[in-house]
Amino acid sequence: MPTVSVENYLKAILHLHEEGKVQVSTTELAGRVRATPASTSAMLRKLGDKGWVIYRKYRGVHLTNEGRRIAMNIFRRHRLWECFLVDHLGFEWDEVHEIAEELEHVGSRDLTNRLDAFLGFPKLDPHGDAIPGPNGRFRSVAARTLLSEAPKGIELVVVGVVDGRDSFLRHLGILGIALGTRVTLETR
Amino acid sequence: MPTVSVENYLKAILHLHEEGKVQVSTTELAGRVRATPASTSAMLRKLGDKGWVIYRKYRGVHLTNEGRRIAMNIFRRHRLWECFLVDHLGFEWDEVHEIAEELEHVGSRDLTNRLDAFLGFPKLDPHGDAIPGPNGRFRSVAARTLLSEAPKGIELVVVGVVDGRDSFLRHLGILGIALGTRVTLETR
DNA sequence: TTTGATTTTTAGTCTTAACTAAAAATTGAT
DNA sequence: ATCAATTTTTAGTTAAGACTAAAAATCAAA
Repeated sequence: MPTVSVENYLKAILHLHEEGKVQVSTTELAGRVRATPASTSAMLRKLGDKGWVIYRKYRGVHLTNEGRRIAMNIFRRHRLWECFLVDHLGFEWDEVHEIAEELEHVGSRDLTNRLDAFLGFPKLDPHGDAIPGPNGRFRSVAARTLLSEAPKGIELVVVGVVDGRDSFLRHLGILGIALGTRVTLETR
Repeated sequence: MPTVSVENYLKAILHLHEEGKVQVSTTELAGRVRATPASTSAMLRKLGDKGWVIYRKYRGVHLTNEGRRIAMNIFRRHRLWECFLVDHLGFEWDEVHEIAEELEHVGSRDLTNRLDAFLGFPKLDPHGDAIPGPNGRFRSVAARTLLSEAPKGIELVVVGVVDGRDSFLRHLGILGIALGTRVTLETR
């Protein structure tokens, strides 16, 4: 069972992956976990030994499947608790992050799954971020949604455009986006 | 802000006080926190330095007002979470202790008070133990209740008996219990 | 009241996870 | 391709909190 500190490193690496970084540098990760690069370097060796990241000196890290599974579960717990805090305890969406940072480390499977059910299996947290399911993967979003209202972090398939002007379609073309293209929303 | 470990020691000392021990011995406390007497001895010096216990070598410890306040707040959080787990997540009363042991260390005042409100300001947890209020003291129980149904940990005033037989009244007399006597239920 | 058993404390070690300072590797600009 | 700047790792400390083994204090029984 990972310690709180280890969970925070894995979570931060996943966050950076979600932001598009395939490899995560020691210094950038250090910034995220508010530790020095030296401390981070030491931690990365341990995470590698545990099989949670692939780490090669001076080359950065990325999560293994197992590491990703653990980190996705922390995302899950964090986001479920944020739903609870806002929907049932009356917090504002911008007040809940720090409290959820603590609650997310309570690891009981049973607790998480029951909380999920209590909340009605929400797909999105109060910030609009996707909530992973119990399998540690993002749930699919079946319904058609505007990109402006779509959740972050889920792979989406482009099925149409609202703005049909040539200039916009050309713009999409340059970005490599056409009908059927798979995209993932990173930031709004 | 006390660490999780410190909170667990303070909580255990309060538990022993509630069981009638005015002074708590190192070895008994060690048993409760599942540590060795040696580790406990070291911790007690630290708790004394912080002003949370009065500790004299070889003489045992007891909580200061400040230490009691902290420990009562842990009781409060633990018991409120147990209510939540049973009443809203559908756990059985005998499944919730370990999970509450983790949740109780999330210290946000705001979280605790909002949870309390969400639950409808319960007086008792699922085990029948009294839930301290936000001031860190047990709430009074105004209504008249049978001792067999009364909460543990609250000071009660004897206002009558159901069984009026002489033998039973004599038995109460030996225990030093008469009308008006203040008693606290420790175990059932 | 002395002695033997029990309790408690001290001394010394270990692990985790942080830190600083210094060394080493990588990168980028000429 | 070299050298300076940047990044990263290593080396050595620190603090919290656990442990064992041994010493010291207290307690209890004859």
